[in-house]
Amino acid sequence: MTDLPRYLQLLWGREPAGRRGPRPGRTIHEIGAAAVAIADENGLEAVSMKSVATAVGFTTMSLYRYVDSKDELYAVMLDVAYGPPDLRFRPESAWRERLTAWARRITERRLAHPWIVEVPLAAPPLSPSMIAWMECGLAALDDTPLTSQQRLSAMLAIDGWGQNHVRQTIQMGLSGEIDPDSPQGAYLQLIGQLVEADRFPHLASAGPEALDGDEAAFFEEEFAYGLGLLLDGIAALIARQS
Amino acid sequence: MTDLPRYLQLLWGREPAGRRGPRPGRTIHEIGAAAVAIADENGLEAVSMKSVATAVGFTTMSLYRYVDSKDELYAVMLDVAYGPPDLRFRPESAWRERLTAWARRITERRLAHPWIVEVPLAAPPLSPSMIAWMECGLAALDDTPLTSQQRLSAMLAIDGWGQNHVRQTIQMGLSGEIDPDSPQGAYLQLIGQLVEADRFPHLASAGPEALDGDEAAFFEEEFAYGLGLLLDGIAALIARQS
DNA sequence: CCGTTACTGCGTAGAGGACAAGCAGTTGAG
DNA sequence: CTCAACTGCTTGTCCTCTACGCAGTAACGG
Repeated sequence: MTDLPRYLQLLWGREPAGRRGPRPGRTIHEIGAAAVAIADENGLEAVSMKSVATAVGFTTMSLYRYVDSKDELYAVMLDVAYGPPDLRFRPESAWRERLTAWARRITERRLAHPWIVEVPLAAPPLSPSMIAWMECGLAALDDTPLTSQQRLSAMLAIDGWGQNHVRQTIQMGLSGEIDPDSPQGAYLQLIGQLVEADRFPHLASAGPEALDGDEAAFFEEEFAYGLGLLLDGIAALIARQS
Repeated sequence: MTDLPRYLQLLWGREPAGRRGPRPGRTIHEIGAAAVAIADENGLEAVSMKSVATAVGFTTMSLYRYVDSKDELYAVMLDVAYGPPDLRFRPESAWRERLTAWARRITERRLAHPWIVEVPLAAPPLSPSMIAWMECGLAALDDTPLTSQQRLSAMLAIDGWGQNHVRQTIQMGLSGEIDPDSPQGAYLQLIGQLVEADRFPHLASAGPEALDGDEAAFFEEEFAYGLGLLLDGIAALIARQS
């Protein structure tokens, strides 16, 4: 019986009944929200113990009453930033429609807080919201003949791919936000400079083509395409299995 | 015409012909190799400017002659750790076989240096090895009727999923390496503690089942399963397109 | 052949980060 | 009431990345 780290007890509301000392001045959710606000405004690297503490009206060290390390603070931030899934599946809906809705919803959350995809994590988060999202994703596959483990893997595959898609798009400067310092397409320009057509024929032909369309639409197109790949794969598996 | 950052010039061997001062005492590859060795032995967090510098016989600040920031050092580390792809496709091989081989090979590299998947990167790396791996992955799709952009997306989807699979497996302590500090399955034990069957029925049934089999085989099974999903998706797309 | 010049690696030093440890005040339990 | 637990605060340590100025070296231009 491993006992839970403090921040998880707090997040799940599992506090022992008899409390002795003074009431805590803040909740972890307030702390998490403050950290999220800082990250939203000034980026993840602006989140330090000090900055978060002063934001909630604490000194640096007081934060450690709620969170044992910065990694745990990150976990709390993720829980607050994702929030609980607001998603109800109509009972007559099929798995493909459900899973699509789920993937889009969780991707919206990531795009709303782009730093999410660059949070360094030592372990998959066990916070309430994250667990709820997982549960929700599994529920989307309810009407399939897949085993529990197959459903889990399928969901994790979609989730992992989606997270990576958001990250890559942001990294290449193609996410909605325009950064005046690095002009859009600068990255692809660099590629063009390095990738001589004779040594890397495939990349050379794919590079410019990728930039052809509208950049705002780029994310959406690629998202739909990649998700389609995954879903078709799941469909093939289901067809083989039933 | 954006000009390249120094570390990229060095990695690609693009130095101006006429060099004035004394020859550099080390190459970036030596520096990268030293950093990789440190990360392999003591983890990524042990890689600091100081530790790498002393490893190659420099003082801390001398490293900045080769690399302008730590992020660039990370990029060099990735280039060295992945290395160039040692992969030749037989001309008669089909795309599915090729892509499978490619995915396995690049995953091997990641498992050989598990810290790879937790390197924080601001942009997709443009180093020679990385570019070569991309090119190689695209070449695997040579005999398909897909457009260049579709091939690129398909490859990135597989790559992104694979990277995430490695990361998640390591995070849950299920990668080959046994860490005596955190007993295997501790993570899943925690899940079991939090996920009450009534609130999260799907997760509750998937959790224990996932741990049933041999842990060493877990990675391989899941890898094959997820890769199969992606490949089936690509196959479906090809079938629809031809 | 000799200055000039670009380039090398080194030493100092500073700002900011995550925490460890000990302290005074507050609240509930016995 | 008394005690013990719990609060948030203060102080201080160690480590990180990196800006800046330095002395020596090797090639280039004359």
